[in-house]
Amino acid sequence: MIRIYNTLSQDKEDFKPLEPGKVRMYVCGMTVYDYCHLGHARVLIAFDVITRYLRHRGFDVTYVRNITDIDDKILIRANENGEPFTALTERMIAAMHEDEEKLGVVRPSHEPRATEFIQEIIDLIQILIDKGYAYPADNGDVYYAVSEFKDYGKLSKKKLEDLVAGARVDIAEAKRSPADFALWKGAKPGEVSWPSPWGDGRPGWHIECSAMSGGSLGHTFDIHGGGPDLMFPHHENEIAQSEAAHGCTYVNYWMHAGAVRVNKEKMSKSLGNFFTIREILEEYPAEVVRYFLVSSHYRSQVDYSKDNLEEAGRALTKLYHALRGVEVADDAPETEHDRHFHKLMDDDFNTAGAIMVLHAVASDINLHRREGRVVEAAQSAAVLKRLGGILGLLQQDPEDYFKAAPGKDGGLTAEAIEDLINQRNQARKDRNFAEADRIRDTLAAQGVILDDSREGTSWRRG
RNA sequence: GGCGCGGUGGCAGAGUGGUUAUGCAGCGGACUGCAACUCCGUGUACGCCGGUUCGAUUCCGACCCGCGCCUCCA
Repeated sequence: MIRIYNTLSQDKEDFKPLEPGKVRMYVCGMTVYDYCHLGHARVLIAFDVITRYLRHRGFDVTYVRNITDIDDKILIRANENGEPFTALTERMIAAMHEDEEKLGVVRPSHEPRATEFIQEIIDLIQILIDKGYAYPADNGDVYYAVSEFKDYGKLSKKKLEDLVAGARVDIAEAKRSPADFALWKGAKPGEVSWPSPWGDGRPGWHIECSAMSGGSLGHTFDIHGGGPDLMFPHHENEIAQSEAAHGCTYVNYWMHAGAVRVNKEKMSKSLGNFFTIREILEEYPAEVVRYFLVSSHYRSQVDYSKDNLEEAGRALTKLYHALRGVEVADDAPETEHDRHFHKLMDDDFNTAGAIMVLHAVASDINLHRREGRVVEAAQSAAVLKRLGGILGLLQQDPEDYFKAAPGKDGGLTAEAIEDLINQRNQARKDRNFAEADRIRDTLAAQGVILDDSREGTSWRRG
């Protein structure tokens, strides 16, 4: 039985999908006005691992992750760039797909875009107005009347009184209550807009997710995920919209990833410590970034720092070392390691524990090799690749991993390195160790580390 | 101020009512021409104070500290 921590109950619960063997999952995706940053990577990878594991456990997973391709930030940025907003969003969507691919994130089953769901959004708003949960204001906006929804605050554990008391006075006084939020935003002159019963305008942020999730997965579905800062108000508002409109439970399991910090500080643009995925990938291999993120639990806060990334790199290198030069069996029977791995992952996707198992399997491989047990080594290698694959790790050819470390390329080509290694091995054969060591030092200065073994000398960048 | 989360060994990071997390770093040994890799061994731990218990890092309460959300944000 898989157990999942549910933000709604603030507790781990047995996972029982609506339909046995099937999982319907929705995750809030990107607003595509800029490149994806590390926080996005965290959510992307967390739910990628969750999807992979559920599929590994035999579930048929429908994974929907939306794209917000119309909102204020997009319009502002497009305006600054002097380009149509669609040119901006298309470019950022393409960049996002590139980033995901590098990080080994499997594409979702569907990626609905807000602009493709305008009619559904309008229909949903109309239902909310008809049922008395929403009202058109005289400024062309339509607002959700939060006080009409009795369960408001059940996800984020906030009380409406506190929210209203603590709210800033909104300049848009068209709202009946400061806690009300926009479902539809009336267009200003010259702005991109769609026609609606309330005049030309565009959807508010929260309504698009209710429309896209309901439209893709049904009015009730199993898992809804997203970043930690989406819990309030975004997810709270989604619940208010969907449950008021459809009269049924919106989502059974709410999952939220932990925050990413940078050098123990909140990651923010004002602090200048905001990293995009592509910036990070210039310095670290994508798989190292992935290992770093997967090596702590998805709900815990992680701290991005040079030291932490380098440590992740060393740990991953250790695993690839076990795989290097070893034959991998086509298949291997289920082992104690598989069972341990499942036990940990069944318990709210404990990837940190699961990585411990990977290291245990790597130790087995190393031991088998040392003792000359070729068949056992190949079997263990198959287990390591199998379990690593569930986490999206260790699927590269080890040689590729070792020989291509971004940011650490000393400028030497593989050919040049191998040439020097041949010279060194000749010197060793001649017992000219001074010369051999000089060559090794030269390579080390270029970031190339040599590993001698019975089979010969291999190298890596590190 | 309101709501929520967390404090584990030098660092990162799991877990458990009484028995080794794991990784990195350190130390000793094996291997090696010497290293690296690998293997064997090894030390430092559960914020503070009470309570429950035969026994708590692990359950309960208070306290201290850190963090997140409450405004666009993954």
